[in-house]
Amino acid sequence: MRQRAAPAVESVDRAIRMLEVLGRHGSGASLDELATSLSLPKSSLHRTLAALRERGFATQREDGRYLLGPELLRIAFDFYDRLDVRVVLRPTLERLRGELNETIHLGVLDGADVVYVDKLEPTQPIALSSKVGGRNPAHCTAVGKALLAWAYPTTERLLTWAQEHAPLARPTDRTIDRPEALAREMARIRTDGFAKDMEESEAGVRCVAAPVFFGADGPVAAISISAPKGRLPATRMREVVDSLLREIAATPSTSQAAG
Amino acid sequence: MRQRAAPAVESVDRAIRMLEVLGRHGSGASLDELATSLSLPKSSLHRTLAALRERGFATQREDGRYLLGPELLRIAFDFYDRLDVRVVLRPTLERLRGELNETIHLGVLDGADVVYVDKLEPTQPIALSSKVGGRNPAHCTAVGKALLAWAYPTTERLLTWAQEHAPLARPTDRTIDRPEALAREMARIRTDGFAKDMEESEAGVRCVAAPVFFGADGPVAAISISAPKGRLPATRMREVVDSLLREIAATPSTSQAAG
DNA sequence: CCGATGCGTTCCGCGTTGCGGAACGCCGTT
DNA sequence: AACGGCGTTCCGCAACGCGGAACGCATCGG
Repeated sequence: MRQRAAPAVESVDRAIRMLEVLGRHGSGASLDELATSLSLPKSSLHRTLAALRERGFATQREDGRYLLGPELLRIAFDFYDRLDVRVVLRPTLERLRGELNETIHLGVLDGADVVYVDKLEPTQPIALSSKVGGRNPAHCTAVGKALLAWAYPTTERLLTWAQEHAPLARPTDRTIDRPEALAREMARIRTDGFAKDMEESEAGVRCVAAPVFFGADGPVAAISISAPKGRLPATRMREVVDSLLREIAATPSTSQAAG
Repeated sequence: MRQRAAPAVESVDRAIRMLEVLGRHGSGASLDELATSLSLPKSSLHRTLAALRERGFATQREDGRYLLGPELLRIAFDFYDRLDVRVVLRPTLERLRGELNETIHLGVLDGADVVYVDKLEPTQPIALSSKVGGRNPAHCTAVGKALLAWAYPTTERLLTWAQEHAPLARPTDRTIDRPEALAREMARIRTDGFAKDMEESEAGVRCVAAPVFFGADGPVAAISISAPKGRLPATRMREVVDSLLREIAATPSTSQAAG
């Protein structure tokens, strides 16, 4: 972490740094531990911790150790539930369409399916039948695979998912429907950071997709770019993936969660 | 919410109130909305929001609206993962044993089972075979039922759980193993706020249990009190439940999550 | 075309409020 | 009885946060 300019409000900045340290201690941190790890005098810590305690952002065990408070968790879980990905990611989708002029989808996972929650069409004519609110089997679309890869981040968990939703549909002869092959594909996707769909869902259509995180472990949504095969040869595909990953990284608040 | 004394650190207190409001707006809040709902001048809000943004506790969409930031979510989810319920609840368990002098268990849910993560024995001699690390089917123990009732808070979801783990074991002839009866029992438990085990797991043994929350939707653990039937007649059972609920309520950070 | 409106943002002087060194009180230990 | 380690309290200094007012930039409507 690089040197930081003077914070806008020093006391708030300190409070946040305290919360970060408290979050790393599942069984509480002592005042002294906080003092050394933050290089702050105990009296200052004590005062700020009192403010955090008043609002339930910190609690204190009877032996004195401080813990992160339930109110912070409540706010975070609550917000995560009502987070409107569509509203938050709209600008990113629009930038992508401006850059690439292709069809952009935003999807979330629902059981064995992807549900499309937003869609932007390119200016050039294109026939893609998908609709906002529409569904597709997750394992044969780029959006779905991008979501599955991180929602079920181990081979074992993915195989369980596949088993629960067997048999997997096979809309084209390029669809990856064998669980073991799918698991290998997922591992590759996690390594690369994005998913491809090489006519696995619809003949003649290729897509690339990448997940969007929001501080939590699992992805909240994935963004894809779809185009007829002819407009997405290997070279352009690489450029499109670069744009996609760059735009997601540039979107505030989509940082990948720590392992 | 009653009138609050002067906060220990005003700027920190304000920052937290801002986070609380931001958490309620899944698609962002404008500066003006924050200003009116917090009765603060825009310039003050702006300054504090800048501090929050610097640490990722808030973000701003390109149209100006402010959102809760990913860093707050990250810290909360992270802490939730590593929260050591055993350490946090030890003092509560000890107070309960001091008050009641009976066997106290702390358990968490793992699939169809409860796993005991802590246990305190009374001074009076008693033969209870349970061990820390040991397991029991969830549906026939008080700890398990207290956890199930809130982990699967609707009849529908409970029936799904029951179906996945069918057939349910029936260690005594008082065990509730019919899914529909179990679902009714869960509804009753949610209404009462605690669970009973009337020799449903072991003949001659009664228990009462209540869940412990920590800001999240689901319970993180449940605490139970077990005793031979003869020491837990209806009248004492009521007193014991009162002690249990009172001690849990008195434990910092175990507030029930908002629906 | 230009004034009105509604945003977020910046400025700046006042004085309140947060700051931290030092001292305190309460344990267990030696 | 003296010690060390802990959270807590005190208090004087001045830094820092405060908020009213002004700004810049859109969009809208006459």
